[in-house]
This record gives sequence, C-alpha cells and structure tokens, in this order.
Amino acid sequence: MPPTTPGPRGRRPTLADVAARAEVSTALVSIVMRGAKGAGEATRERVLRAAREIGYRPDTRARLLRSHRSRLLGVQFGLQQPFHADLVEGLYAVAEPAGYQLALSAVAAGRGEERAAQSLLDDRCEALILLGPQAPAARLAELSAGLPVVSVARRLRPAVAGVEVVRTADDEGARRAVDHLVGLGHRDIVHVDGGRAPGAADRRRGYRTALRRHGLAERARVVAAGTGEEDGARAARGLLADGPPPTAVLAFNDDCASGILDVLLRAGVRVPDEVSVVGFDDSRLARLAHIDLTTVAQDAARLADLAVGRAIARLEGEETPGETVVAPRLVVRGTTAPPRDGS
Amino acid sequence: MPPTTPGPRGRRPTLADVAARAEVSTALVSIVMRGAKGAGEATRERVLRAAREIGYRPDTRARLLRSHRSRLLGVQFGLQQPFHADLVEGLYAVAEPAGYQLALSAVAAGRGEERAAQSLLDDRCEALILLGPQAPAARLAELSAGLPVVSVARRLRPAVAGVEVVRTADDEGARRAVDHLVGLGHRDIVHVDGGRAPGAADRRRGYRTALRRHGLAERARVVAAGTGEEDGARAARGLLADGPPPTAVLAFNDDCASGILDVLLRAGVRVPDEVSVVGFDDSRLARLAHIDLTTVAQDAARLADLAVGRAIARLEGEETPGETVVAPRLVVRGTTAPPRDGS
DNA sequence: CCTTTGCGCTAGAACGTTCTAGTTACCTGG
DNA sequence: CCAGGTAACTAGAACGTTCTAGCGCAAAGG
Repeated sequence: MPPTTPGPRGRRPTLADVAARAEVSTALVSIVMRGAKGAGEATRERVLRAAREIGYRPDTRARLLRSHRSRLLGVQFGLQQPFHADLVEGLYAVAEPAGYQLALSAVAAGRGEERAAQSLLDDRCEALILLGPQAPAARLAELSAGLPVVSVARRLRPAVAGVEVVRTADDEGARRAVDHLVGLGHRDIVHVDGGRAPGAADRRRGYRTALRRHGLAERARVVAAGTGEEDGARAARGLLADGPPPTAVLAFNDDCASGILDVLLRAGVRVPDEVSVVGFDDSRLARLAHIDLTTVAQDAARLADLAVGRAIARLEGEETPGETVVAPRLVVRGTTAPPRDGS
Repeated sequence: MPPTTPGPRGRRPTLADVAARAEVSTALVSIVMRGAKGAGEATRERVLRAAREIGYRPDTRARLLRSHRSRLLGVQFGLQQPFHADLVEGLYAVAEPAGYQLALSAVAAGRGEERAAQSLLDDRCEALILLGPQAPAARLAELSAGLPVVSVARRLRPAVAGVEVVRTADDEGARRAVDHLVGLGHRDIVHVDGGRAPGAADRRRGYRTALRRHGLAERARVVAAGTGEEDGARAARGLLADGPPPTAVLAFNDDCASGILDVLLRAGVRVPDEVSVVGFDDSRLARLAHIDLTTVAQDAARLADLAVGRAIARLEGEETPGETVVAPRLVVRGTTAPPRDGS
C-alpha cells in the first residue's frame, strides 16, 4: 500500500527522493512523471514503482513556477448562486479531461469581484472564466488585455473587445414560454419584469416579440418588479388589486415566480386552474414538488462546455466568435394549464 | 494609474524588475513587499512606488515554493450544498484577516472527495477544512497523519485521533424545537427521522430526551424517512393514513419539512392551525415567504470561525479540544402555533 | 572503417521568490 | 579614538520543478 499522504515528518518526497531510489537523475524522473517521451520502458517502470513506493506527488507550485504554462483556468463564481454551482460542476467535467485544472475564487459578502479576480491572477491562471460578472465593462476590458476572459451568462452591450461571451438566449426563452402559454389557449399574459437585472431586457423583448407574432401585440403588459421573491409578491398584489388578474404570468425568474405564487395562493387564486405561472432558470426551487414550477431552463452543461472551449481556443491563439448564444429549454411542470375559459 | 493586469506582452513584472527600477536589491524589495522590518523609510517608499508604477504583484507560487509556510487552508465543500456556501463565506471572513488564504476544492458529480482532497494536498495546503466529509474515518485518520484536519458538521464516532471536529449540537437543536412546541401547548409531537444521515441519530436522541423531560416519554413517535423532500412527503402521507395526524411534526431537515408541508397542504390540512411543522438547518428554503418555516438554525459564522481557529491552533502546535460543539438557534417563523385544541 | 542518426540519459541553468549570512555605515558610550 | 551595537542593505543559495544542451552508445548507412 503506497502512502497517499505526506509522512508525519512533514517533508514530502520530491523528485530527488524518487531519483535517488530509482538510481536515475531528477530530470529523468520528471520526464517519466509527465509521461513525456525520452525514457526507456524498463527505467520508466522502475521510476514509477519508486515514486509509488515513497508516495511521491509532484508539487504543483514548483511545476507551475518553472513551466510557463500553468494549465490553470481561473473561475470566479457567486457562492450564494445555485446556478453557478451547476456551472462550476460543468466546468470541472470539461476542464479536467481537456488537461486543465480549475482554480476557484468565490464572490461572497465581504469579498468582492476585485478581490476574487485578483487572487486568480496571483495564482497565474492562464484564462479567466467569470460567472455572471458585475464588474464594469471597462474593468473586463482591462483584464482581457492580460489574458483571455470569458464572461458566462452576462451579455455585454456594446461588445467588449477581447472579452468572450457565452450566454443563454434570454429572448428566445421568453418566446418559448409565451408560445407554450398561447398554445394552451392563453391570450392574457402579463410579464413581471426584472428591471435592470442582467437578461431582463432580453426577456422583456422576447416576450413582446412573441406576443406580436401571435397577433397579441396590443395585449402586452409589463409590470415592473425585480429579481427577488418579494419583488414578485409585490407585483402580484398589484395585479390582484387592478381588477381581474390575467390568465397567465411570465415571471422574470424563479424567485420572482415563487413570490407571485405565494401571493396568489394566499389570496385563494388557484394555480394553474385560474392563473398559470412560468418562471425562468429552473433553479432548485422550481424543481421542488411543493412548487413544481413550469420554467425556462438554462443549459448549464452546454454553457460550461462552451466557456472552457472558448478559453482554451483563445489560449491556443484561435479565432473565436466573440459571443456564443445557447438555446434555453422550456420545462413544463405543474403551474401551467389551459385557461378556465377562453377569455 | 498603475496597471492592475499583466501587460499585453505577457511577461509579468517580477521582484527583479522592481529592484532595477528602484535601484535596490531584489532581497530588499522582498522585504518591503512582505512588510518585514529591515528597510529604511525612504527606500521603502521608493520601492513601493516603483512596484506600483510597473504594476508588480508577487507570484504566489514562487513565494510558496520558497517559504515553507504556504499560509493556505484547503477547503473541501459540496458544490450543491447551500449550507456549505454559508460556511465558506464565513471561512473567507475569518481566514483572510488571520493572514491565511483559502484554496477551494469542490465535491461535485464527477469529482469525488478523494480527487478534491488530493488537489488540495497538491497545492501544499497547510491544513484541511472538510465540510461535511463523507470519507471513511480511516481515510480521515490517514490524512491527518500529514497535516491538521478539521471536520466541520460531521461528527466522528468514535473520535478519530488527530481529526478535529467542529459541529452543531444536533441533539440540543431537536430539544429546543420540542421545547418550543411543548411551550405552545403541543403534546402530540412526531419526529420524522433522517435515518442514517449525519446528525440524524443525535436529533432523534434530542427529541426523545426532550419529550422525556416534559413527561411525554410514552408519546414519542419516530417515523422513518430520509433527507429529501420526497422522504418527508412519504412520511406525511403515512401519518395522514394512520388515523388522526399529530398536532406537531419535527422534521429531520428543511427539505424533509418542505415535503411534509406540501402533502399536508394538498390534503387540506392547515399549517400551522391544525398541524405545526418545524424544520432543521434554516436553509434558503425555510426563509422563503412562501414556506416561512420555523426551523433550527446552525450558526455558520461560528462554525467557520472555530474551524479556522482550530486549524491555525493545530498549525501552531497548540493543544486543541478534539471536538467543539456549537449551540443551534431556534428560528420561529410561520409554521408553528398553539394546537387548535389541547389534545 | 568512419560518419551519421537517434535513443536514453544527465548536468546544470532557469523560474520568482525567501532566507541566511554577511558587509557597510552610522551611532553611542567609554 | 576605538570597541560594540544596530540599522540598512546585499550576495548568493535555496525551494522543487522543467528545460536546454549535450554526452555516450548502439545501430544504420556510406
């Protein structure tokens, strides 16, 4: 059984230790450990055995110090954002097979994006993958002067030269949701809006476009709200106060939808019998049996795949499209149904 | 304006560059950058200015390679666990002021604990802080032979020599929940149990103890369930089928409670009017206005503080208690109320 | 037989820091 | 005026890798 932890003495075995045991030079051990060519079959075996026997593990930091490639992708993510967790999971899945490691840096309460990004730079990452970055475009441009930068799930308008964007087609998501509702027979569909949040403008636009295509342009109705549950609740109270509610609501996101659901249910309005509700994001929340929200899902795996792909392409000097848009997917659950009467 | 990114040429400035510009030795620049003593006031200024002007940032990896201290705490966490996000947030808040950096390594779908821990070791972390580790005790023991290991939120029975445990008093949490319910007038309280999940045994024990203290020992009733929403739902359906439901339910955790709430509400049982429900964890879920769950909160900030403290203490060779237990806090929200009749 | 080629291997210099052990130069007290 | 101390600074060797040259040797080609 080879030891898989450093011995109690504290000193971890190094290349030199392996070299001594296998009676070769450190350079050769290095060759063998990297799987590079230039070592005979027999010696290779001998070195590997020696390494195994003394529990040798290469020192990442020394390795990176010397070889100018670090094969490290820096990932900045929001600790409190469940969707980012899905993305990071996807990133791991793609990066490791491609021969890259991930360095994670979280944005949290006392730790802003500036700190997070800086720590990634200090770690000598080769590229930065920023999940939903809020930093000003100028800062992103500045970063991208030094290394490839990929912004995931944040659109940049106008485009920032050098910053690669990978995002979901928010407008299309909203369109699909509207198509679904119209297909069920709804004609009176309200959009509870996310205001200035990333993606909100596109979702609003998609909503309007879809209604227009269905010949319902003049029935478009956008209610200002926001990104949180409470924003949705407020909007819903407003809707109930303003005479008969619509037969369907497209919320900016799942949190917002959850607030809407709450107010409706407490007011005795049955969902989906009287009012259908659609969310956006397919968060954990939406999947709860309790809530069972019809929603528009972002394809985290695909976004992650593209993000890594673009970062690596840029590292290898390839041309990249600048922006890549991923189609969302409508997940039909229990909060949508045909309207009670064809109003 | 000092550049805060590496220049386009790719080569980042090094100590030598700063030294050249300030016309001193690299050793002195090192001294100044570390804030060590041994530099004159005037030169210090000059060096700092030079560093600022060329946008120098120390190279973490080279720094760590040389100084045997890495001042790096490795944190292994579950990507999909919201509670871990709270803990990591707390860890950042404590570690950075104490002069330590965090290296994050996520456990996710295709990336088990073994991989996560190994990557932390490869980064030459000085100590490991494992959030809710599932690895066998033997593996933890093995790890702790090489460096201090702190297990957060997982109790180890029997204790593993060398592994420091920081956890919430699950039994006390359950007791507080029961005390609250009894205080409201409940006497018919069921515990929907988490089975073999970490903490479940303690919560079960706390529940039993509390009932006994209130002279209700013979009314204790434990229903086997699990950690998920669906487990709670199943248990609730069972309760409803077995004649009149209890007046109060203590669920293993919030997810489980959410499933219970769902089944009760769909069955037309009013919460909290007819049945009170208490969760455990104070997850994001519990805080939703929609759910508004009375629950037992773990003190993430305190757990994080202790975890870092113990890790550092061990690094400095101090004696540590081996296990530290943190009191939970009952958060009363809208799912508990006095029973309708004093059954 | 002598050159070429290529393979297996090694010596030794990087990489960007910190650390050890100095060397100056300036006080300070006798 | 000198011993002794201290503050400011520096040369050069680490740290654990990878990389560049290049060496010895056997097989192949002339």
